[in-house]
Amino acid sequence: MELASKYNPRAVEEKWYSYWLEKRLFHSEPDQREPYTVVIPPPNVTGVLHMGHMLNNTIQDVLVRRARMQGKNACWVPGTDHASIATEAKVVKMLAEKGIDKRSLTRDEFMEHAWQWKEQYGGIILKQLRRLGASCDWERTAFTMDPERYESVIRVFVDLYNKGLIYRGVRMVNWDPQALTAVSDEEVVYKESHSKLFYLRYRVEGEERYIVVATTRPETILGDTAVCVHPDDDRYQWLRGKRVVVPGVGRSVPVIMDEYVDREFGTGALKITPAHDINDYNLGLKYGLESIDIFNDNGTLNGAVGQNPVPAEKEAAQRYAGLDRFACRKQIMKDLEEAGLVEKVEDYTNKVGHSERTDAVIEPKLSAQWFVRMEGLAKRALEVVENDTIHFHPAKFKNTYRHWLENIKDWCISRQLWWGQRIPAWYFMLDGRQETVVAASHDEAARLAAEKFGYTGELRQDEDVLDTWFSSWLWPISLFDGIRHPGNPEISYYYPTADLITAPDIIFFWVARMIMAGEEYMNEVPFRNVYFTGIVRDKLGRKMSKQLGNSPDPIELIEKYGADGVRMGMLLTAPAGNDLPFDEAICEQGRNFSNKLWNALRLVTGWQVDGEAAQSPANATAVKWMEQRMAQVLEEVERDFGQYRLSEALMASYKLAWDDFCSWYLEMVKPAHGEPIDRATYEATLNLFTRLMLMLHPFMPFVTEEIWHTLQCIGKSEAEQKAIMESQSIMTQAMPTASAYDQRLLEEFDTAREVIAAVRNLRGSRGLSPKEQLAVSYMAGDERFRVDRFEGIIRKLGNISSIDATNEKPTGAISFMIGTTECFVPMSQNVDREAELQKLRADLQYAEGFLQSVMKKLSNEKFVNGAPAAVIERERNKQRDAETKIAALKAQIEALQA
RNA sequence: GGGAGUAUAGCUCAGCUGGUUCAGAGCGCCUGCCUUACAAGCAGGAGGUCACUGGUUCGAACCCUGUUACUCCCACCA
Repeated sequence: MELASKYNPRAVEEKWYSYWLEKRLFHSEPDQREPYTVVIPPPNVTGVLHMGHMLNNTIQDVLVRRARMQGKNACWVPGTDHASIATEAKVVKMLAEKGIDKRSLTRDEFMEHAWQWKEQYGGIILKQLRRLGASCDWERTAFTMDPERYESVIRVFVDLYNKGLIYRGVRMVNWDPQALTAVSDEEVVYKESHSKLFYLRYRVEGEERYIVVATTRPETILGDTAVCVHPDDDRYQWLRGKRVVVPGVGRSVPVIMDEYVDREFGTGALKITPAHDINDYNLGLKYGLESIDIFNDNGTLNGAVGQNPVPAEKEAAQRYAGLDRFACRKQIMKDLEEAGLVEKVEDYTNKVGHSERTDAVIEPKLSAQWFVRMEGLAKRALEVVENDTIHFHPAKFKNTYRHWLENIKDWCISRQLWWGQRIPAWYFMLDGRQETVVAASHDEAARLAAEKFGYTGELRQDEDVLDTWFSSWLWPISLFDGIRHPGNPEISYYYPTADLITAPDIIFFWVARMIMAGEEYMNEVPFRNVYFTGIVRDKLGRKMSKQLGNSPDPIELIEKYGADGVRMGMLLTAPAGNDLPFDEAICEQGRNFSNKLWNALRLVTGWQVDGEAAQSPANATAVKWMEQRMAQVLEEVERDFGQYRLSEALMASYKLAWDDFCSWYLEMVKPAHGEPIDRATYEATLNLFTRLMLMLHPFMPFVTEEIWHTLQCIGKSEAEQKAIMESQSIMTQAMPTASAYDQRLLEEFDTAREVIAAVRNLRGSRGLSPKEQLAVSYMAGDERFRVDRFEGIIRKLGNISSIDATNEKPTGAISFMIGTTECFVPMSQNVDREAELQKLRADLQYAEGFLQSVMKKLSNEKFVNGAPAAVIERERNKQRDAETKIAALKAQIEALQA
């Protein structure tokens, strides 16, 4: 079989992914084995794969594939999130493009469009994940709004309501005027913005004096119902008990005094708009101020002026009715300036809250919403992280987590949308009062109303849906139907899951709340470990975003470098919790590595085998050494995985494959051109290569499967090959495990390697051809210089005719030091004496300096008395070695000078 | 305003309990090589006052003070 000299990922990847699917190798059912469960952080159903997903899912796949090969029953459950705000916004936009206004549709009609949209575009992202090689159990693909999950969410709502953990209340909430819904505190993103600070003049009623108030939002003066100053502020004592007139509006409002005011800010006077600022709202409550809501839900002005309007005021407010809040701001400032009521305008930088999903500027708004009481839930969720029942990687996120949970506020879970789980609360009027019943279905609600209130009339269901996170917090439970059927075989087997891989920005949204739900509904944590990935940035350190256009298309990357190449690129730059500056060039390294492995395969498959030939001692040593080296790296890799240091595990495996196996081992055993290889070495090589593929498989699933299969087929009959192709996969092989290794052999190899490198270096610096054979001798007598076992290998790789011990230095030879042993290469041509002397003198100077620093330590009485014996012994060894080396160098210099 | 983190080679990062893994790795760079697996390659090489400062110690990249610079999170300063 002839193999191309370049590895072609495309054909291979497609072939093996279908093969895995067809053999159902990703599928899991509960059995006797130890479970290893991972639930995917469900991407937005209408989302498209971006680099963050690539990183996140590569890591999950590495862990899942490794666990599977370790004999665990690995189950990676995929799915998507209905993402209510984002998806509804997309559907509304799509409808608008078709000329359909959402408001012209009934709820049912809208939902039909939304489901259609979901069917059409939903799950693209899951298809894309297959290109990456993700070994998810696709048969378990779930959706946060499919019937099982929907019902689970409703049940949990009813249950928490009955436990008194859910309540409805009128609160100041974060209003998204674009999505027309309330959002939770966590969904508000504060962005620095350059705005203006406007200084407005409020006339004191009945006087011609003015008080100046600074504000960033002049349009809200329409809702002003007081002005507030600090009670101890000397500048404003004269205002006590007075009233002032809101500029432009003409409304008379009281001056109140409260310590809340920061005297240093602006003029030390604050205007109070209870309907549109959370602090003002609190002050309004405290002083019984009127609250005037001046905005419509979509952020336009409503023309309201509060109670007892005077005609002039009414007119003033009506002038702005229907204007957008920002247009209104401009207009009001223009009007006030014309009226001479603006003192000054300053540039000002502040943080403005934006909606996470729509990016609209958030408007604080008073409205009736549903909340979850967090106090008790938070306490338990904090405990399990504090006592390390759940481990965070890296651990620093414990601090962030603790801080949030210790300062937690109730969770606003109602959203004024249609796309989502509709809140199962029903209202009805009884004796002029609104009553509420909460139940999983209309029938149940009717029964409750009759039972509790004796009411049998019409019920009206709450129009709102639940926050998306109110369904995703159940994900690890609801995926196994543990809410509807507690204790079922699936939930009992797969829960708790093993590892959660997610980005740190959803630690509050999702991680913390899953822990709460786990504690509340399973009485058990939802996962043992949380691995926080970094955020993928571009190579300039900027976040990837559509606007900047700095986000590469993952699928294009895969086409260019192969899935294995891209996976490796992601992993190499991604230590846990560190942001990774992504540079496409790093995928090239991954692609090159695939190619390197591929070419090693080409080499090995090209070998002729001589079944009769005996294994040379050199080959025997080579095999022995590679075995030891592999055992050593396996130990390292296991340690790295234990600490979730995936980059390091990959790098160690990479070096084992490239440096140790390809550059050293294969070169050691490679037969001369046209010569066959002995069977023992050949089989050992195939075996080592196979194990290497197993080690690399979790990182690079495709190329390793391809190579593994080829290796399996070598020397087999056609029928056997067919059987292998049809029934086997690297995926289900056992991962090699660490074992004891011969440290001494590894050290001897290091010496051999140094000798070979020194000879190669010598050739390079003296312009000697690699083809010219050289003889090497070395000073006998140093215990640590052992080259017997590697002699044949040294000769082969260094193109050396002989390597012998000697008791006196040969004349006319160049020498070099390996440790403290002097080695010689006799030169046929004349040696450049000056150049050699210069080199030797430089070495001597360095050695003497080194000795001096060692002596300084050893002559320090405090050191000799204070340091542990082992450390002192080490220093004495250094001293001896340095002295030997200096003596040798001096002798060499002398010999040259003679 | 509060809290957390980071600073080591041109870049990205290791460096665990202070001492032979002590100044490392990968990439990049430089110099030779198309040597019959691979130029997506081979061989060799150069690169660092461990941010700065003071201290503890026989001994500091590592522990402590302070300074500087970045990053992230939280918070109602209009």
